[in-house]
Amino acid sequence: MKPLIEQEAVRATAIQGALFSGLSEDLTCQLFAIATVRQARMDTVLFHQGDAPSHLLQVVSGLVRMTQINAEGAQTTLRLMRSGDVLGCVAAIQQFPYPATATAVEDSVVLSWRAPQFLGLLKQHQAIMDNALAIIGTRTRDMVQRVGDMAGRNVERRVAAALLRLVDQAGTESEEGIAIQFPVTRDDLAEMAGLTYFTVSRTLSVWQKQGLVSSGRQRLTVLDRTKLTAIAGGRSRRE
Amino acid sequence: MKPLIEQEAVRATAIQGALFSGLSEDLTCQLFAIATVRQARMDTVLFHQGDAPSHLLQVVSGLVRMTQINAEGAQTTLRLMRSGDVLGCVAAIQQFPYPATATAVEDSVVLSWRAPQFLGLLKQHQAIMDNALAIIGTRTRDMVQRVGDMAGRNVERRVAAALLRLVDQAGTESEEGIAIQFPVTRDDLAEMAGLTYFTVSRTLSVWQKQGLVSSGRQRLTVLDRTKLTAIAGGRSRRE
DNA sequence: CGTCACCTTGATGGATATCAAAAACCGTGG
DNA sequence: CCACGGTTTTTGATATCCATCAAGGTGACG
Repeated sequence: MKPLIEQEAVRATAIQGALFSGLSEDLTCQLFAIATVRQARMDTVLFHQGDAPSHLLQVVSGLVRMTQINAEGAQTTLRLMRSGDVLGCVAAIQQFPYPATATAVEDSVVLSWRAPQFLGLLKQHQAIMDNALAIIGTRTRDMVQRVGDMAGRNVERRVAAALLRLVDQAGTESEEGIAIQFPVTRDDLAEMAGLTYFTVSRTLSVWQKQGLVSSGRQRLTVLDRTKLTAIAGGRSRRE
Repeated sequence: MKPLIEQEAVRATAIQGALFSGLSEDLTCQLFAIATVRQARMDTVLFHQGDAPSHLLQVVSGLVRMTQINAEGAQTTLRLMRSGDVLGCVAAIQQFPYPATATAVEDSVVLSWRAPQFLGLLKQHQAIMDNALAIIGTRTRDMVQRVGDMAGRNVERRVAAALLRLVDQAGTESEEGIAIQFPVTRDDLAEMAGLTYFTVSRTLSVWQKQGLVSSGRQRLTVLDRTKLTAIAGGRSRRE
């Protein structure tokens, strides 16, 4: 386990998240004051799909995966969340069960607010409300986009789109290309694209030969983002 | 074309929508005052995917379909919206291009707010903000749910789920069953389920023989909602 | 160096898209 | 009232694509 995180360091990172965006010094303090810091080792579940939304979380460091299991029992990875991202936002505000399960993909630190306390502050301060609205709005756009994309039947496109999403949500630029900072198995990608890992593996093999990606065991680097974007359908996923 | 709608009648219907929920008499008036009433004949496009979000709309009467075209050129019907539903909410508030196209499926009446004016009022009144947040939150939950469902590969489930959504969004209960109030082609359902209309047709044929639905040309009635729900995966789609 | 997890590749089958054509349905106009 | 044309729906034949099954390879780590 990592050493205990400094309160100050957490704060410095946390207030860069969208939830704190544009808040007054005073309000920032208030919001931070009612949060607790929680550490989650790799593979820890932060909350389960279907649970009552007792908390709202913000990732401070590390990486958290949101997965959903549907009626068929198929698991989908909805998205990955990293520093600054807010989890359980809709659920906490609307008091609906969490629609997905949040799991730490690597050792992570999160800020945690109890739903009632958070809601109290939310109702009192327009500025926080603004931020919440922005966060949820962005989430909605994301999901609408995905519903449209999922309708596509072309496999290459789906994989490319999933890979680009992955890169946006957890990638790090370097000279060679964009590397993904945590262990990605073929299975993970398959879940994101709604395919089997056999198909993903085959697709990646082809791309590797073409020099679009470089992949090894639990490791993945995008070498040619432009071409991948073209395969995914031309539009860039970046906002 | 229908005769001109009475202002009063529009108002009476409109204020039952989620956007007006719980507003004071005074605020209701203010909000209504800056809206304009617009009539849209069947097949009129209210706004196009990709357009700048100049307006926020609320359906007063009739029915509006939201469709999205993805990179592959495949069209998806995201949802149908009827009296009280708000369109273009996220787009207008966040000033992002409309993610989908809104088309009147039947002659409809909508309230229309210019985005800047609406935003002005939104920023001033917590109550409207609350409503907007609730509307967007609900929309998000819906979409998250759908992303999960789309991952399923079982066709019967997809069709059943699409049909139930349709029924929830545009169905009318009667003695026999739940009828869908406007012309539904197989193609429409196919778009909602992400399948071809051939497949949908075959599926419906089977169900018709089993007495689950009754369908004809552009007409569809659900006779046994329970069984359909079971096929869709057990969970009811109602909130 | 052996075990385990992950990855690759091949072979196969099944499900659904696609293509094709005919049937049912509806409104229209003779 | 009936014949006609267009649209929607059904049904069948075929092809394609991907999931599934199977087997072997590869790398990491004790």
